[in-house]
Amino acid sequence: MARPREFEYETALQGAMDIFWQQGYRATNLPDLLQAMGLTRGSFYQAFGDKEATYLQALDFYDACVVSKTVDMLNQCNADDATACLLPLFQPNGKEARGCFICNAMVELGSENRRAAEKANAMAGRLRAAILGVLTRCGEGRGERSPSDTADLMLHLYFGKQAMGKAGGSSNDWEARLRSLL
Amino acid sequence: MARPREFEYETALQGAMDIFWQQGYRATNLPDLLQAMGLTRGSFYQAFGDKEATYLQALDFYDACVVSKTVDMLNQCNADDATACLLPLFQPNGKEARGCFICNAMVELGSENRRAAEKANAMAGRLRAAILGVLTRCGEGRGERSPSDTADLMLHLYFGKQAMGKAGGSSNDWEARLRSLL
DNA sequence: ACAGTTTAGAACCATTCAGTACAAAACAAG
DNA sequence: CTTGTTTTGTACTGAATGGTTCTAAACTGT
Repeated sequence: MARPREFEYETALQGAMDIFWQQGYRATNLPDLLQAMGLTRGSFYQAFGDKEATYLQALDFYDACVVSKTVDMLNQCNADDATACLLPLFQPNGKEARGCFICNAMVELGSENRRAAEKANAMAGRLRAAILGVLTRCGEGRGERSPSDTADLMLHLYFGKQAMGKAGGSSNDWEARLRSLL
Repeated sequence: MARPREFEYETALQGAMDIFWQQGYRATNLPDLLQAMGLTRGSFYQAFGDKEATYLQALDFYDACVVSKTVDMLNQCNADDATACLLPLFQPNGKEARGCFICNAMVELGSENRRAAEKANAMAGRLRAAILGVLTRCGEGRGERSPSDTADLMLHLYFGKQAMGKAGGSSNDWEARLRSLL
């Protein structure tokens, strides 16, 4: 019994995720954010609260979409070659400039916004668990190093690549390197 | 034949480095910056130009102080145990919240400020070269992996740890992990 | 048709932003 | 002491910031 909203919540949220992902939290001002979301101020503040709340929701949306997709990919991966399963995490995709939203959030807000840090850590934990799953399914426990340690190495390499990639300073040929440590 | 300045340039620059390192570029406003540098606006704009120029100079100062110190440490390290030489790079120092200025600059400005990205990449290159020096001096070329690839792995692990550490989500016991891949 | 809600969009708000202008102060050279 | 030059700190500026308010429109249930 009221006027229906003219925008789709998820579409707007995806726009928020895109712009925050690409520009970061502080570098995204309200006009940027509103344009990316396709909203005007009235609708935005009523539906999303404020900029910070929207950023936190964008992190959740990243979790639900991007992280979940990556986790699925890892879970469905062929269980005979860990290198081949994990290599996609290190493959250039042409979007290095925006990096990884988790990594961006950790670096920009990790030390000052506890909730953002918690969300980022939770997503990193999901990635780590999926990597660990690949390693155990591929029988990577045989060497001297525990699969858990190997998963930590992989996760840190991944975030290192995402961070360095934003400045264009990360190398590209990861297959040999990954294979050498699996 | 003029009034001498009352502040020391290097001291002020170190203050700028500290605050930019801790808070990042955008999150540091001019009052923050001026207080950290111990200057008022007049002196600041005359001596340092503007905020961006000061940030770039702060990166250079980080290179000249922090990076150089780390590189020296690696260069002077005992040439018989690569793990022991590189472990300090991964040791907690109680200042995880500020992370690594190089990593912070890469993630915050790498994709939008070419000069900041170049400086960050140059510093990362210096770290990589020093790591590579440790590896070759310690005879790490024997395995199947080239020292160059191992240096890249180490560098990416380092930046990954710095990024994750800002959100408090990086694990701590690196000795076994490093030893397992050297 | 009407009443009751919620939307959308623009006008508006105080605050903060980076940067400038300027006048007083502090020195050195003569 | 005077002159010339630079530093310093305050006052100021216009633009941009995130956020609020208000009006009119759009819709639903009765």
